[in-house]
Amino acid sequence: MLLTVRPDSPVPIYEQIAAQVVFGVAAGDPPPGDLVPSVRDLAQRLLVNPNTVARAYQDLERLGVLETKRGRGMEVTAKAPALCDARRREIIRDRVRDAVREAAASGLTADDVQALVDDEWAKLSSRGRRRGREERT
Amino acid sequence: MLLTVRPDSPVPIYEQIAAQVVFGVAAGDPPPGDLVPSVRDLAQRLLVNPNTVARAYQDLERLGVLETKRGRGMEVTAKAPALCDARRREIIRDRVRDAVREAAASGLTADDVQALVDDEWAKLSSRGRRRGREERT
DNA sequence: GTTACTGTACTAGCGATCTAGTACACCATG
DNA sequence: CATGGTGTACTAGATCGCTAGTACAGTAAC
Repeated sequence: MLLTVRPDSPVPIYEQIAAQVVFGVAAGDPPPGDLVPSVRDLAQRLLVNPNTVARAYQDLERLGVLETKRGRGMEVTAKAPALCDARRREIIRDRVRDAVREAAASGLTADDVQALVDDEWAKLSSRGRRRGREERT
Repeated sequence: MLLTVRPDSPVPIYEQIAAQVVFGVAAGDPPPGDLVPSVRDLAQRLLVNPNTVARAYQDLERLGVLETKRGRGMEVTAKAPALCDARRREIIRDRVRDAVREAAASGLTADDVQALVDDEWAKLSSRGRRRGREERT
């Protein structure tokens, strides 16, 4: 489980951590039943405060992705993969909704939006082929 | 030119103002050559500080949408409608890009995204018919 | 029981951002 | 020129969110 954070990013560190854990769990990297890295361990690796990691984990616990095993650590729940997958879909749906709303308010048609999506999709995949899945924020 | 702001919204007041002016200008409401409401006038109507309105106007001036006519007010430029339209398209494109990125990272196909867009579009237009163009943030 | 690990609660400080207050510079109008 | 309108610069206050420090509570292993 490889994690990285950008302290200078506008998106808070704890969100970056949580998002990456969700991403990983959805992909099955820390499988259900496994423990995620301890807050102190991960904090040391990422050079952040343990509480920052703890906050990310708490959010994930609230989502039902992690479960506290006091004295042992935090465990990936059985339903976590499904939850993480659903969570990602929800995020995507929100983004799509934002775009559609804005487009509709500007008088664009459904076809216009479709064209935009196709366009961005093409750009993304061509770029992806060149340099891999790189994300900038 | 009807403007409203939500002081309790997470999006800053000056951005709300600027966005609404852009929206209006794109629709031709304050046509090129016309003056937008003075900062004090608008501030009084919206119950905010004149400087807050001024900041919105400054952003718009930076975009080339408004032009300062000292002693008279701020005027909508000739190229403003085109700019505002382009600006809105840019915003839409950004939203679409966000959605596409997220979707691609989750392993969705182009068809999946298309289905999502159609779905949200249908929801939006049906709701639009029921209660008009209502936006929540 | 002791030790070493786990997560957690509370507090504090730092930093950024938005908003407001005040005073100033400029122009049109009479 | 005087007045009342315009935008603007500067400063200050207030708020909010993130991060870190510290101390505490619980569990596992020896």
